[in-house]
Amino acid sequence: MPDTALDSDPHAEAAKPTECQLRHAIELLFFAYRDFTGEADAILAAYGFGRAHHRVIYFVGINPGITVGELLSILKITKQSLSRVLGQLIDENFVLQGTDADDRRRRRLTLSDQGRELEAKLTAVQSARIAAAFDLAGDAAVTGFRTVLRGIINPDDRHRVAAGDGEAE
Amino acid sequence: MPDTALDSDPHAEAAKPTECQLRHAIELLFFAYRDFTGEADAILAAYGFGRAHHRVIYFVGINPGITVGELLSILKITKQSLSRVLGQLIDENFVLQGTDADDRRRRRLTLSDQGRELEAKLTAVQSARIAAAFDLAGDAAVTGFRTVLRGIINPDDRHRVAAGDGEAE
DNA sequence: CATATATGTCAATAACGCTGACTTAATTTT
DNA sequence: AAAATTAAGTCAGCGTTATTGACATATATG
Repeated sequence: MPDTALDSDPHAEAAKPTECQLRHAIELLFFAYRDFTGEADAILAAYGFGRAHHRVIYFVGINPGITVGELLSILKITKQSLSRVLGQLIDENFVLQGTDADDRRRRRLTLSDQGRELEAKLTAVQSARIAAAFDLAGDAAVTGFRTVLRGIINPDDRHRVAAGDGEAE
Repeated sequence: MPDTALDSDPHAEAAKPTECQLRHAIELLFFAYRDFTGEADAILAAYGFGRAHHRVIYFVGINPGITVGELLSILKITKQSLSRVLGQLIDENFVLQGTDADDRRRRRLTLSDQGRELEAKLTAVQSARIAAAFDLAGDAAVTGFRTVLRGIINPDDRHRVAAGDGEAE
């Protein structure tokens, strides 16, 4: 039973993509990521923040109590790079620092009310864009979108995003 | 006939995504884009170039004879930002400058042999990553991936990437 | 000739990442 | 208890990518 372009079996092996199709995917990623981050960048600019602040706010938001070290391993940047950004967010009261009860070397990071508010605003614009694209594309397309993006991520980091349909965690 | 999660009709309307599913998509985009650009960034660093040089090389490569103004409208950066990067690429003989025959104000940009070689190397690593993800995901998923990413792009810029299956142009 | 367009340039500024060297505090190992 | 390791923070300097604003040059168009 040979595969065809109309075969919708999600476990089918893909036909070998042409160079043109691969270039198309490269361009889709470039333009989609640029526009995906564009609106949030504009909101951040009003606060004097940039994309790096957003990433910290986002990952502290979904991982309340995360330590500095864990944040570094998610973001894959240096301690010194994070320091500037995180320091500003703490100084301006978007992120709160606590101390771990068991290991007092560890700082536990959480969002302040102000931080949660900004996080919600940023996630709202990005979610709205994605929700619109999902609605236009349909459920089957959404599943494919997730499967391919997950396959692009380094295997070592795939555990950072839920498998399957995004319901887990 | 109500939609279900198993409905594979590509024209079906999507069920309203949950906040959790939308956050999952945000994270997929973040990690996938980071890893998608990571290998190319490492190659570029060996040449003393950065991601901005890559974008110029890529879009001059697929649009031989593109003008400076057209490049600016694709990249959506300022003339001054492009100038430094493009100037370096011209100085180091990766990009060639010609003059338009009809309008001698316009510079027609093309890749030199050296530029084509670097472009091929960069596109090769990115294509390999995408091809592997495509192969793992199957044809149906690939179609969904393209549809959703296209929907994320600002409507005004969707014309810059081919519709459908990536065969067009 | 006047104006608009395409490109290029100078100067200053900022966000974000890097390396290297070091400190402090707390925990773990020996 | 001393030594080593770990978590976090800091200081200094550097490079890339992007910004704004002002201005220059060549060419085309009305």
